Amino acid sequence: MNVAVDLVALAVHRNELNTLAVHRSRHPFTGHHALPGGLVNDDEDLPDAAGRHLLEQTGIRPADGHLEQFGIYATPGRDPRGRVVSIAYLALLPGLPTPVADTGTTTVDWRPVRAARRLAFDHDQILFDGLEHLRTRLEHTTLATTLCPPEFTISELRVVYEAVWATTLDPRNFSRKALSTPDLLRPTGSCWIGPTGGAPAGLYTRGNAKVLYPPLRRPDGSAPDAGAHAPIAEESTR
Amino acid sequence: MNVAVDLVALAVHRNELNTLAVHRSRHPFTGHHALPGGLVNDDEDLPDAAGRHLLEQTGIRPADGHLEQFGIYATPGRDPRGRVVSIAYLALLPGLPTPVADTGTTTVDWRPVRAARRLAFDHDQILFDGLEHLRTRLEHTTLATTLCPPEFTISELRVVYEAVWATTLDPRNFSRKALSTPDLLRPTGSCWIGPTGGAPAGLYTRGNAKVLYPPLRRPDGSAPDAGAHAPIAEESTR
DNA sequence: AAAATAGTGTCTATTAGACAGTATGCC
DNA sequence: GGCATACTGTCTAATAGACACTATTTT
Repeated sequence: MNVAVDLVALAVHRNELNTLAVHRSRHPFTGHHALPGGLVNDDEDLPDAAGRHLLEQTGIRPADGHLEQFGIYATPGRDPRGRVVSIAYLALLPGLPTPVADTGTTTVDWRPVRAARRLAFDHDQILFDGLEHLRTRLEHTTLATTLCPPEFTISELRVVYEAVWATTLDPRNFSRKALSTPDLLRPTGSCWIGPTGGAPAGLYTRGNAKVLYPPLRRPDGSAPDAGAHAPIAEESTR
Repeated sequence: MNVAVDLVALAVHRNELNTLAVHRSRHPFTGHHALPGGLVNDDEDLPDAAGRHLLEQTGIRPADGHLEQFGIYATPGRDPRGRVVSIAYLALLPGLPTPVADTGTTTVDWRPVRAARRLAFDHDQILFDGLEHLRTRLEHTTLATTLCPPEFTISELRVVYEAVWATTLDPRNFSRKALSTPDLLRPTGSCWIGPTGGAPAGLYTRGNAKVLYPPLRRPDGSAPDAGAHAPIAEESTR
């Protein structure tokens, strides 16, 4: 049985969440876009395989970002070439998308997740699930900082939340929450002044905190749903 | 590459959480205990494979319970016979453990999770992760009801929480929380009187609610940890 | 009566969320 | 001055957790 990894690679750029998609030049789904990914080697661990395919296909090395497994896709028939069990990874990349290196064989580019539609295979579903996973993780963890550059302001962190949750947050309450979480932010001492004026904003680096406790809830709009569970049933393998 | 499923099958019995373990009669790890599970057929979906192995090895049909995928174990070398990617499932079974059918080839029995140690392969880790997954899920979902019989009292539901979290909860506050969650419980009208006296307790069946919102937090003791994440790193594939 | 259990009522500390207000920068 | 941004302070409603209290059963 073939085992593959697929990557939902995300970065926030100009207040918007973007994802990496490769343009397929081969059968099947020629001409469609797809998530980066590919088969796992016999002696290769899964995170290594995910990092390797990301590097090979996009020139991005995940070392600065965060790689996290979030789902499995194994329905027989999901790949017309044969049975493939695919392990889905979320790759969170800091700040501006690293310029994509065109490695010759594949063309890859960043596109707003809102505009990512009709991907090959079941990748629409994988992207959707990955986003939903991220949305929930942002409530309980400090993962949002991995979508920020090494030094960032509280506003930048807030923009990450707003982009992922597709909502707006009160800047004042968000400031307080960020500053009151122990070891979430470490002040660098320097400041940054935006192009549109306003008071200088403190610059911070990531602290060691991994967990947000109490969590930061997303506003009512986006549904805090735990996924349906049928009596017999399963999930995240649709 | 071989793809397998492994099951952390759980039930609450006499205020204690129990898990299913099969006694291995073959190489490798002969004589050790292991989690139920086995290879996935070429044309078989993962939840089907999980249900099939549970039925074959324990005689328990998961139809009355709940099956949910929670992790992947794929480190090269985790099985001495060759590369195996294992998908881990949680099986939550209602009420008293169904008597285990000895199917001849394997011996299987229930044992308290506290006493489950030194399992074959990396099954200690899988069991640990599965329990941790369940503990977190109980905070945010109504899954605890799937560990109760079809009709149950609020006390029985509380005992499930106490067994999984290895803690004690205030019965009065728990009652209020359970009763105030919309469509968590449906009164059957009948009552049940325990062997040790006390007022009659209402009997309920599961409602349609899947999500606990706001969540039911576990007391400070058990760590609400989101799992470490290294800069490069990964998780749930250790 | 004593002990155990079920469930309600009440109080307090904490938190989320709304928003006024102040300070600092650009145009 | 006018406007945008950063951040602090304050108020209110909701919630978690502690625990008194009543009711109902067995022993």
